[in-house]
Amino acid sequence: MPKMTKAHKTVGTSTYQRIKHDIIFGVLAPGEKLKLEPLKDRYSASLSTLRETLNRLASEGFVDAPEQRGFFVTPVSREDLIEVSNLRVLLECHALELSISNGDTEWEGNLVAAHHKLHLMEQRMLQGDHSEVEAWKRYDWEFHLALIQACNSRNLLSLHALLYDKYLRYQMLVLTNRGETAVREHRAMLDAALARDAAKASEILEAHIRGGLAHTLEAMKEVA
Amino acid sequence: MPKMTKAHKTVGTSTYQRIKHDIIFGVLAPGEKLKLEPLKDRYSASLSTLRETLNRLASEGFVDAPEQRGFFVTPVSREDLIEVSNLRVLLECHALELSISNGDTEWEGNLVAAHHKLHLMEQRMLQGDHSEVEAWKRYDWEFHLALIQACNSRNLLSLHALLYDKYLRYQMLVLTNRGETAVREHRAMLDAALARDAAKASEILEAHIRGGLAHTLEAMKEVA
DNA sequence: AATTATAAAATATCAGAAATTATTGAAGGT
DNA sequence: ACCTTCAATAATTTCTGATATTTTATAATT
Repeated sequence: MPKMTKAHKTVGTSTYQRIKHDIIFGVLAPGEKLKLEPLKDRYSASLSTLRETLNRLASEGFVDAPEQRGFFVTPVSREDLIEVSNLRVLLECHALELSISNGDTEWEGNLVAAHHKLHLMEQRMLQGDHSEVEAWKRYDWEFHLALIQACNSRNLLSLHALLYDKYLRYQMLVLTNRGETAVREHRAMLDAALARDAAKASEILEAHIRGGLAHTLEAMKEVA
Repeated sequence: MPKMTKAHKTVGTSTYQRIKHDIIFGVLAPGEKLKLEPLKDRYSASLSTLRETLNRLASEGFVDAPEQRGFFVTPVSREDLIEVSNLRVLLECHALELSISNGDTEWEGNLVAAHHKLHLMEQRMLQGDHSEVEAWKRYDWEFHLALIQACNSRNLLSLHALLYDKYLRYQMLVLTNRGETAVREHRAMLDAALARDAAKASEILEAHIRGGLAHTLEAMKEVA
């Protein structure tokens, strides 16, 4: 029974995804003014559709929409990155602990699979193949999601998704990674999760996120 | 130096606020279909403006927007209420602890003032004057906000605001309150905060939220 | 340099209409 | 009764174009 995938997306959700993607991956730079006319051509969508999209992104915090002055890509700052990281630690560690105590066999299976796919991609990255950063990050996301999938709270999962994306934008901004350290942490989290050691898994996760934060902050000195 | 208040709100933000208010206070019932034509008259806004508004509310979770099938007020459920409450505990307790350790004199002043105003309103409620539920809830919000105001994280404050509103919708749904218990808890939180006893304040806050949850869940048996 | 006046650009809002999709209800078959 | 099919209707999605208002850019004046 394969999962039904909606064949026909609407123009609205498709432009939403594209613009969000372009913000996260830096195609649209932090602080950049999003003038409506140019965007119309770029994303081949009408003014109304664009405004709907930008309003959605504004409410998620990817776009700034000061009253009567149009739309801007939300700027970045060290303080914001720190806040986002702290919140990600708070939510993701909490979700992880819940997930580890709730997870069933199905969950373990998905987790192992997600880690395997991530690990394959990590090997390629370590060997210097930087051609698929986006795919790599997608596998990273899927692994982190698989870890907390069994937390049993849709609300928690959706807040976490938001924070993951905001955190990701900063990583993409500095385009640097922690190589083998992160790989080891992923492996250690997998092991701790399968061993149902919530405290240990949570501890590693916190170090994992804070390590990425420190790394990104360091690299940001040269950028912003 | 009075705080500058934007004199002319745009039609967009005004309808946004009105619809959000109507969802939280049950004027628009959970699950209700939000047909665009009727809404146009009701809120005197154009179709485009309405769609922008509903998209914003959808991304915050107050509105459901299934692809190609229009808009609905997000339904309520016991599970959702439990999730929202748990998240509110997680975020608000965390913010409270940060706030207590960061708060300065200014913060203490605002806190005392907020509690005083809330308490006046609580007296009226206890005496059976139920004519100003909305004002009462605004003071409740302002007190809880004042408690965590010094947490030093805009991101945390904005996530908390979202959860407070979702929690509030459930309270308004069952229209019941815990009377003197809640009053005592507010007072105890104020005292613990001023005494800089973060652990105690956090403990009371958790009991405060979980108490409200239990109360609302009980009342929901009869409603939903 | 700072301020003010003027022009240009951009936004916010609306109405109307075409295209697409969902819903309804009737008709017919099992 | 129950389910399917099909057409009619309703609603949503999307686009265009027009207008009023506001912001931003430019020029002129003190």
